[in-house]
Amino acid sequence: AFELQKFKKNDFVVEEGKTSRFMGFIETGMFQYYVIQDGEERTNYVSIENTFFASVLSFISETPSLEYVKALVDGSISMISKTNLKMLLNEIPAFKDFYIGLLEASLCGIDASRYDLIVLTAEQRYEKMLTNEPHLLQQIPLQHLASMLGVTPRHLSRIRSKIR
Amino acid sequence: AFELQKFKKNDFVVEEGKTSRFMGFIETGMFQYYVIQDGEERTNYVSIENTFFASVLSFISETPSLEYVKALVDGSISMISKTNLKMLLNEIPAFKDFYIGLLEASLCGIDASRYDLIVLTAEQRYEKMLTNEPHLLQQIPLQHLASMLGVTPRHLSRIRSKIR
DNA sequence: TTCTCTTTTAGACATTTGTCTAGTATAAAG
DNA sequence: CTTTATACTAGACAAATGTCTAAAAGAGAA
Repeated sequence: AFELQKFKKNDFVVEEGKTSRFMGFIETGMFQYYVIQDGEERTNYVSIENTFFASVLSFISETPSLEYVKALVDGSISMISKTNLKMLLNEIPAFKDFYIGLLEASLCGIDASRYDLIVLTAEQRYEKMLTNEPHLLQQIPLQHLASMLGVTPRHLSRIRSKIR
Repeated sequence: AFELQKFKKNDFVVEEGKTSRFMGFIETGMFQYYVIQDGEERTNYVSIENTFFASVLSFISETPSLEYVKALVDGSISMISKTNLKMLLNEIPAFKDFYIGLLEASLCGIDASRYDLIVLTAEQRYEKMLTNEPHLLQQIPLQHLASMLGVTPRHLSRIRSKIR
């Protein structure tokens, strides 16, 4: 039910206004989730290989996506359509448990992330990323990391020069 | 499998350090999710009647809670233990679908909320709450609303006086 | 009513963060 | 090698937000 889909740099996986009917597992590459606001990109997240892919709201509620997802470099995602997902869920009982586990893990991750945005300062969030997800720092351009941390590139640069 | 549990004002539903083995549905009342940082409460969320209750990370991963959940007024929650939840999931196929729906809805909600924290200014978040969740404004003390919005009470006061 | 406790507002000032701009470095392209 | 584009850093200033403090306004309790 899964199918490997390849993307070249700057290809769109999801476009604003179009319903995203696929989820998947990122085999290679780096994908940027963002919205356009006042003509500017605001990055929500950048996900990398060996993580799950989905434009959550659009995929789950089958409504037009509010966000874009774009390949930052060439990459590939093992994709499953919503139709096939439903089919697997109905036909294979164990797959339901797998899907539940996936949803639970996503929920925990995003809940923790939301806490950090409210509870921690930008500097603390950067330090946490530094210790917990150092691989992101090596792979993801700083301008996007800044947005993920909820600050401008200018400010992230300040934080980095202060810490170093 | 559900059991109505009553709480008096300032009772703890979940305490930091203790694993929370229940989830539920809030029948009445108002419950504050927060962490203590540098001796101060940082509110993540306040949930009210007719919504689901769970200290997500602790309940799902069965680890000690990082947060407190406290009743802000007298209230009651229809609670189900993790043990009973597992039992229902195993014995009633349709319950699995219900649980999947619950997880999906939670994921969408928290994803949108995280976007707002990154993409919108504090003022925009307040205005959004004003139009989308006006009932929260009437029920939840401003000091907690401020924390949910990711700002200090002082600043929320400024935003309110500016908008009015 | 009066008293006390809690919530909300707000002034003054400090800190954080954003905007605008430019410079430097690095890498890719011709 | 030169040229161009992109990423990163940083100065100067402005705007947003936090801290500290106090006063006003409400809500209960005696």
